Amino acid sequence: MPQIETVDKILDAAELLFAEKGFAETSLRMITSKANVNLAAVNYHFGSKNSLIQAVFSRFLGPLSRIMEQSSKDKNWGPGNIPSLEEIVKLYTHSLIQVPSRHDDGVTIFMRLMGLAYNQSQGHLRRYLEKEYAKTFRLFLELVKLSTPHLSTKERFWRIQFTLGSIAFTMSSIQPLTEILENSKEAKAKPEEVVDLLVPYMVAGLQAEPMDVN
Amino acid sequence: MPQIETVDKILDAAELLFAEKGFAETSLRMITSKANVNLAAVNYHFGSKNSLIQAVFSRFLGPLSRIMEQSSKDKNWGPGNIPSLEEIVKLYTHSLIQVPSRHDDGVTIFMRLMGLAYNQSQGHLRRYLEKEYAKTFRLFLELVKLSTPHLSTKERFWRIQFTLGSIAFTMSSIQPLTEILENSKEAKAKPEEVVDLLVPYMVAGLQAEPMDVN
DNA sequence: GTATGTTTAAAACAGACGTTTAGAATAGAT
DNA sequence: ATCTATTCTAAACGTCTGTTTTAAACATAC
Repeated sequence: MPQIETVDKILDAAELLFAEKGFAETSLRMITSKANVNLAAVNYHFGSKNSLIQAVFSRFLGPLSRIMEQSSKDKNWGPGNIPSLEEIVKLYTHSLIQVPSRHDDGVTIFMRLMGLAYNQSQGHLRRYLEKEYAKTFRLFLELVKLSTPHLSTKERFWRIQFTLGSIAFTMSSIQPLTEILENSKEAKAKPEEVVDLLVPYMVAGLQAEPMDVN
Repeated sequence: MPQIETVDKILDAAELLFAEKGFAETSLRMITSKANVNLAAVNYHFGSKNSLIQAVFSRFLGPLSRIMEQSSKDKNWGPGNIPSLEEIVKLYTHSLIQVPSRHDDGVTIFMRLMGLAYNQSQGHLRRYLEKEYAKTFRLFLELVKLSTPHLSTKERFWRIQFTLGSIAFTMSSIQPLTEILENSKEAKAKPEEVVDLLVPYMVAGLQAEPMDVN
């Protein structure tokens, strides 16, 4: 058995446990026992728990950012060929689905992880993600900018955050939230269905007219 | 010095630290040393760390739910007096601001805590909040239903989830996001400002026309 | 077959955690 | 002033944490 299997077994187990419990709440012993490898293997292969966390993200984000950049290059969008918001959103959601995953519900797990990455105070992770994938994120910002010229920079930036929040939050809490509400039977939906429901919501929110508040 | 001061000192310190670091990442020793009380005081007054977490929420949610229910009662909304979505949203945001807080930035801290409550896997906390404040949440659902009759139950259900996601996610990551934004000062915004930016986004998303997707 | 470098294994490490205990200090009531 | 109940303190508890160490097992090359 080559060593690569151990590495991937650890990553698989860590991915699931992190998504389920969070980073601080998941111990290396949980991971290694779920992965059926020795405890010391994590520190041997990854160096530290923090590095393992980063590796979990890289395994998904690497392919994802490549797919996103490639497929947006294919579209040849630009100032002379302005895409609609809907086209942009669909490009990215389709990219997400294209990333090969080792789990049945890979996209959901990954979205949950991204949500956690934002608000579990893992400073090292945030620094790492920003350094590695700033380029991909900027590209998305540029595209949205093209198709929402009526928004100020500030307004546009925060609406994108709101949108990311909708996605991350929804994907990460489909199960607990369906339990809370009474009409859960009528409202039940598969993840793909939820994504479809998300599109009009996101598009409308992103291109709404700014409002005077008081 | 009466004992009640110790209880509040603990709650004050815990509130700040939980909001800053998360629940699992904040130890009782951090809390008691910040509050200048003995370590054992937490277990003496609250029983356990989990109970302390719940107490932090109750101190804010108790008054908030009373204010919300009262002020929506004052409006006399109902089938014969249907509010607009904007009115509903503003009622709730204004209720938030009315809650007295012991910190300068009480609302921000509380929103951050609510965001954490959703996506840190604190099962006990979710169960507690659901049990205590389900009534207030149901009231909000009913109001939204009144003002969005064109949506199917499913569509409305999920859009409310998206909206909650926007809020929870955004509020719980304002600080990390502003850190990322250090270089782009154009997009920087104070928490109150972010809330104002949220309103049109939420309203537009909630009342968007359903879309045929493919 | 022996040597070399890599991977696994079991055990131990020091430190931090939440919680408990026993006793001292304090308060209010009689 | 004494009793009683409440609150505080210091120390210790056992458990779990991430990490390191030691040696054994393994593969590959000469």
